[in-house]
Amino acid sequence: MGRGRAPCCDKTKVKKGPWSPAEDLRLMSFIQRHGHSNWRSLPKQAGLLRCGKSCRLRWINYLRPDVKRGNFTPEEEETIIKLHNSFGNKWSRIASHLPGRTDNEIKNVWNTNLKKRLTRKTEASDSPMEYSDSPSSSSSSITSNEDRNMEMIDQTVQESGARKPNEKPEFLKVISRHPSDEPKETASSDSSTSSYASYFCNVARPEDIKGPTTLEGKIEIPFESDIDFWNLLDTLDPFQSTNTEQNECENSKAFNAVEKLDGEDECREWLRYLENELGLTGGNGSDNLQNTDHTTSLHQKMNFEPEIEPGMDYFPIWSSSPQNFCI
DNA sequence: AAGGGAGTCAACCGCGGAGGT
DNA sequence: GACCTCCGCGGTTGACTCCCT
Repeated sequence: MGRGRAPCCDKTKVKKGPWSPAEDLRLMSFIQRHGHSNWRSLPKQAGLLRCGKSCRLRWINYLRPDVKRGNFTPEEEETIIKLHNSFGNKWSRIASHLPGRTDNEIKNVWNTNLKKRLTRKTEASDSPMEYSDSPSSSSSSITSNEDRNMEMIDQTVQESGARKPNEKPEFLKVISRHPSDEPKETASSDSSTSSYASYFCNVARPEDIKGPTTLEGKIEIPFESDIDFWNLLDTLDPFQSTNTEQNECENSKAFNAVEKLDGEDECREWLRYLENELGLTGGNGSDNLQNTDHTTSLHQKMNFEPEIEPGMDYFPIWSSSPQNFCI
């Protein structure tokens, strides 16, 4: 392979950085309808100005329906410690033992939390553990490490109970949390997208919900509205398989033209709808938008100073009602 | 109130492996 | 076997928030 690696995509024509809500919706909608047999061609087919790898990453780490959000439980942390002791930095392998958890998430938890915790433990101990970052050389060492693992786990449980979680806006805690999870310890810088994405993927999807869902009794999300939303998504198919490149180009032009005219107002409408769906407004969205912490945070978290860059984002466009939703 | 350091995490980058031609 | 494409993985980065001074 002496020619060097060809770039996976034209770096000058793809958008980088955080995903916008519209991009997420577009990706979710496309994958729901067409699957993801070819990541490389997916962005083009879906009308996304993203690298295929970026789409894949976003899907796997965030948008996938079965991805589990929220704090790692002590049991999960225990598992990670054990598996890391066995496999080393084989995050995907570790992730395969933790349903719903992604390798990226596990890697982050390890690097930012567990690793330091174990280091502290090691330093504080009179008889330092022989723990190392490298994988054990034989399977027998897994067994021999069991006791030490359990010791670490005890420490882990104790510390996790003692830690005071950083407060996250209440609504973000609710909608970003898997129902069985503990509250998220910290708010992510990009938790805007994580929140609503999890809302769609973990809460709102009809196949995931057997009836009205109550999360800690705080928000009751009507099943029907979610079905409506997903049915609505189902009706959206601006990317028919017969689409030609030219058609896609025309679609993009049309989207851009519309969003230039209406981007900000329509974004507000869309956000209001989202908040109504989440039960965060009492019918008059605008009042609550300014008076509650969580909705203020929602605006902040969603980067709600719409930055409409020509040819970049395709914000969802609401007309007078959600039924006129289009991307 | 302002500033800086620490912590967190989503996203990017580059590499290697698998599979096809 | 050489070359190519695509996917997946692991390391790293950068943006953001929180907390302390």
